[in-house]
Amino acid sequence: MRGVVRTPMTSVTMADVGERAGVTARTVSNVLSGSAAVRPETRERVLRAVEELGYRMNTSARSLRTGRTGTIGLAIPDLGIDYFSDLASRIMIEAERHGWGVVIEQTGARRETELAILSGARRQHSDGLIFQPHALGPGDERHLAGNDRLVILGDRIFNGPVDHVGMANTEAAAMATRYLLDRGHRRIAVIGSNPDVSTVSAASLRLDGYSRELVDRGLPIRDDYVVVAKQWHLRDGATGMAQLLSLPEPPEAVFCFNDTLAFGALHTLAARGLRAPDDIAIIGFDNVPMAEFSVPPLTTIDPGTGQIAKQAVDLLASRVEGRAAAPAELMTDCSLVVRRSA
Amino acid sequence: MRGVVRTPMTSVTMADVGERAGVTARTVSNVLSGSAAVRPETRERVLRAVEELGYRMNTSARSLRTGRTGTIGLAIPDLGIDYFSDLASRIMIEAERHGWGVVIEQTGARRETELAILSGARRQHSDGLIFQPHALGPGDERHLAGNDRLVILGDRIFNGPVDHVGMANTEAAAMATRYLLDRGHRRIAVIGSNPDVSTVSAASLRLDGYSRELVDRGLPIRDDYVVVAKQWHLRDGATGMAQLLSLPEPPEAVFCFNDTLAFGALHTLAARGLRAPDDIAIIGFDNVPMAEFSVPPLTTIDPGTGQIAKQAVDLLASRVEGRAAAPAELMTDCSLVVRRSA
DNA sequence: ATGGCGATCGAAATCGCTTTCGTCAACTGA
DNA sequence: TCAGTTGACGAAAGCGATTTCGATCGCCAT
Repeated sequence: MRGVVRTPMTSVTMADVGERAGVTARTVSNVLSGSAAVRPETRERVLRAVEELGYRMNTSARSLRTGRTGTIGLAIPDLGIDYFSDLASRIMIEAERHGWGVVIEQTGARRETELAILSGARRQHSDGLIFQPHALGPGDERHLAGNDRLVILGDRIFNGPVDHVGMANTEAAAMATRYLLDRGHRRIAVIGSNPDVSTVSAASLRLDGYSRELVDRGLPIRDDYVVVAKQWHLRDGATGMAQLLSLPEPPEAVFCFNDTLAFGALHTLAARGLRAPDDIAIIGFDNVPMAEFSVPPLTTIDPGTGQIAKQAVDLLASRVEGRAAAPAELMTDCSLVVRRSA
Repeated sequence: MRGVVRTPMTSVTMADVGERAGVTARTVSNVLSGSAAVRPETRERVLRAVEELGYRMNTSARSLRTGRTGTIGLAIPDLGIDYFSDLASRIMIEAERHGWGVVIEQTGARRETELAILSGARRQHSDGLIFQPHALGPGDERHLAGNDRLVILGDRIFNGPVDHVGMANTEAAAMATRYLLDRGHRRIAVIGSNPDVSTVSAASLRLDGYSRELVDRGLPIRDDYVVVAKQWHLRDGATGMAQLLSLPEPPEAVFCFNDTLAFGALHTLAARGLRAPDDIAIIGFDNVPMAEFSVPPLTTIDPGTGQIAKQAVDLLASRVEGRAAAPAELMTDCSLVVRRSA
């Protein structure tokens, strides 16, 4: 009963399987998809033929016929940022529950690439797209043309009718700032500002929340406390922190716009022999898995990443299946996770 | 069972475009793929029609016809492990140079899932597969049947004729251990052993390198210094370190089988008020981006991740394009990266 | 016996694109 | 001027699966 290992040079088709089983491709299809009744005995013969011939269905043909590909696209800036790899991982797990595979595209946060994604020029062998833009902004609505079955993540850059799941950036940033203020800090800096992106981007919104809270307390917003970091990578956090430390009057606390920046900041602090929160308090944003294990463990904002992943995929699913009404605008709940760094 | 409403595929076809431009699909195809000469004037008309109709090519049809899908699969245990997200990111960049998209599958290091990957049961709309197995091992060769165009990463689990790019696990582990020994440490522990996996897995090979070096110096291999960690996640590193610290005679140095485990270990150390390398030295394996920025920065083994990504994709490309000879067996160079943790 | 009705399964028509084969006209060389 | 090339493009045959018609076979009630 040991099957001879044979690599089919020329692909074997459903008709081939059918021929060997003494039926037509129609029946093979029914057996494989379970879409219609087949006599148990026939089913058995077909499955045996499949086994013996090492048959594998040609998904291109199936997709052409059915109009469904079984995969969705996920376009994110950079897998190298903890938040995005975490998000991608969760989205892939959710997608699997819908029987979808996920093809990931890294945009590198480049406007060119993001436009290419929307234009479908890169790859559109998919049933839908989950897209976290970064360099696009209001005014780019026209590039949405032809993109139904699209869910936008993160920045609510478009006013157009698109499904969107986002987070309460401003509120959450205010929450983080308030926490710092409540702990008695007055000289509070931020790392992660980016003047290049739109006013509705996470960078701008989080800066808004920070500013609002400071103004509410009658505190000044010092230019030298708002450090620009366009990439939100580890190194940017490290250099940003170094920049703050070189100030004549360094801050008492730093709000990093994502955890990755915070880890970079923590690194620089430690390298200078300083400690968080004793010398300078650090708070992050994202609550990535590493946040629980950093040295010191990072106090941060949890944006509900799991919720985002689930909502995004479910939303896309209902859109694909046509049982979606008006474009949805979902917002996850953010919460503060207090650990040791602040 | 009629009355089932199918989603209207209001797709524009090449023929539609052709009609509007006054040519046939043949010419539209030529314009779009640039595979044959087309009069500039005609080309212009076609492109205009494409624009006006918002035409997007149906990639399923193209794939069915050409036999190429333009995507490759990447099966890895877990995107949540820094090494794999780093590797995936690099592979995606390499793949793009070949015009490939990448669909990622997380196996969760589960044998069931890994077998499903090889059987093609999950998804096989791809021109090839890059696969890092974890739970498979020698004896599973038969599951390779029908998988040409496959590149195995990491553990050399198969003896069968498959392309493989790996690293010098044993040598590198010996290198790490030797470094610790040369620094004067004698009581050296490891975190990351896994008795469940095959003897050619990274876990076993790295343990071999460690053991060999100890034996060479006439040192004993203590069972209580070999801590099992089947997942290689942050938490496993943390609990592993806690386990070592609770020993009557804790080690002076710990070799973690990957960086993620090392970060977990560093966390536990810090939480107990201990420091690396002063109290206990820590060395990792992988040299992930975070290693440079951890507290303290991690001394680790660089397995040449970029090289692995490039070699894997190039190898797959040559296999797909048929210009591949015998199965290749590639090995990247590992190197020690000395930072502060050891 | 006859007609009706499921349960099965065959024949053949797509799905949208690429590509071979051929046609027609314009262009070349002698 | 004419056969031979070459360039540009139409007609039509697939690629391999799904799926709409039917056709066939039992089996049961009329």
